[in-house]
This record gives sequence, structure tokens and C-alpha cells, in this order.
Amino acid sequence: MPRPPLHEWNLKTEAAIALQNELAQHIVLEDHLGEVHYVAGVDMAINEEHEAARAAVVLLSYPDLEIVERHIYEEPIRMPYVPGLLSFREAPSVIGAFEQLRQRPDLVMVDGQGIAHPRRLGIAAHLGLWLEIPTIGCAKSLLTGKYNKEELGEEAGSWVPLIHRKETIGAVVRTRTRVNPLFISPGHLISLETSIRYVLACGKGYRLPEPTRQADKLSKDNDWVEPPAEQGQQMKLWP
DNA sequence: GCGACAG
DNA sequence: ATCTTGTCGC
Ligand SMILES: [Mg+2]
Repeated sequence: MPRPPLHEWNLKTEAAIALQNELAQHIVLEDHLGEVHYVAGVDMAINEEHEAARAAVVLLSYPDLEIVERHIYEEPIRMPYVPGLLSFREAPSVIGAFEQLRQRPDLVMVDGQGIAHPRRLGIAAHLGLWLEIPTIGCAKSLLTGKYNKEELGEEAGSWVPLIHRKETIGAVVRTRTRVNPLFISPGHLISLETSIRYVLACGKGYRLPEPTRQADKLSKDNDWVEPPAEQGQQMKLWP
């Protein structure tokens, strides 16, 4: 259950960039998924009242997409947002929320890029390495790369490849008819084709796939509090 | 040097 | 990301 820390998070810009280049070499873009029964969505928001980073993880059954678990984890904000270094700001708290899960997900969808990143290590790829679980990056806007906007159909399900430096790093996917597309890219332990398949399979008629949509909502709901831990992995039970 | 730039 | 009410379109 516990994962041994891969590295330090509070790094200077230069060290963070060097680390990304190193970690990117370990990314696996082949499918290493077993049967998928649980899919998780993660996201982070700022809790102004607490001046804290508020990360959320929502576990859904697959393919029913029913909510099975929800957790929140708050901690002091560590870094400002810097394009290309998002994982150093959001991943630590996301991992904190993730560690509260009773059931380990078979797949994780992240609000941000997978390998569609300048150094091929967006937050979804980074989290995949840390958690050792297949991950998919589901970003709402472009960070890097180009695509043929004219070729992209307006119907839900259509998509076009996202290219960067002659490489296909992801896909621009229309998840809802006549609505701005999503930028999908594999994170770790999964292929682009399979990533697109699961994102569409997790759609409920909204632009965002259900895992990410639920996590986004929970991370922004400052009124939702983590329910008292149930018995099961606690050490103390009542007298 | 200039423009782009996940959340 | 966040600021924020109504408004336009399916
Ligand atoms: Mg987010």
C-alpha cells in the first residue's frame, strides 16, 4: 500500500526541470492495465479560507461510474503555479488524498497533461510514476503542441492527433458535441489509443469525463469535510 | 529577442 | 486557477 518516495518535491526551478528530464525516460506508453473495475479522478484547488492546497480524489466503479469513495487532503501551498512545473505544486497534495483510498484504482484520470508536455512529464505522467498506476492526462487547454483544428469534427467522439516536435504526444478530443475539446495524453502505463477509449467511456454527457468532473467539484467544495475514518485500517477501535 | 504558457 | 450574473444556444 505505501509507496516509497521517489524524490524531493520542494525543488528550485532548475532542479525540477532536470528531474523531469530524468523521470520522463521511465515513462511506459504501452498498455499495462488489467481488468478495469475502478477508475479514480484527481484534482486540486485552493481553499482561500484556509490558505491551503485542497486536493480531491474520487473513486468510481467501472463501467457503471458510481461514486465509491471520496477523499480530501489539505496542506500549505508549496509552490506558485509555473507553466511546465504544475506537478510540483499539485502532486504532493493529490498524493495525500490518494493515500486515503481503501481501494486501489486500476486507472487514474488527472486534471492536466500527461506526456503532452515540453519535457514529456506533465502531472499525469509524474503521478503515474509515483503511484505506479496507469494514468491519463485530461487537460482543458493546450500547453504545448499543435493540431489541425479544421479536421476536428464537432460531434462528440471525434478527435485529431496532437503533435509536438514531429511526435504524436496526445489527442484533441471532442467529448461533447459543439463544445470545446479536451487535450488527452497518456500519463504512464497506457497507450494514447486506450487513453482516448477510456476518456470517452467515462463520459456522462459533460465536457469532462466523470472521474475528473467529480474530483474538480469536490476540490472546490470547501464545505465538504472528510467523514470520520471508518474502522478497517485504524489501529484503535472504541473501548 | 518575441510569443506561448496545464492549473 | 479565480474574479462573477445574466444570458445565449442546444
Ligand atoms: Mg485543476
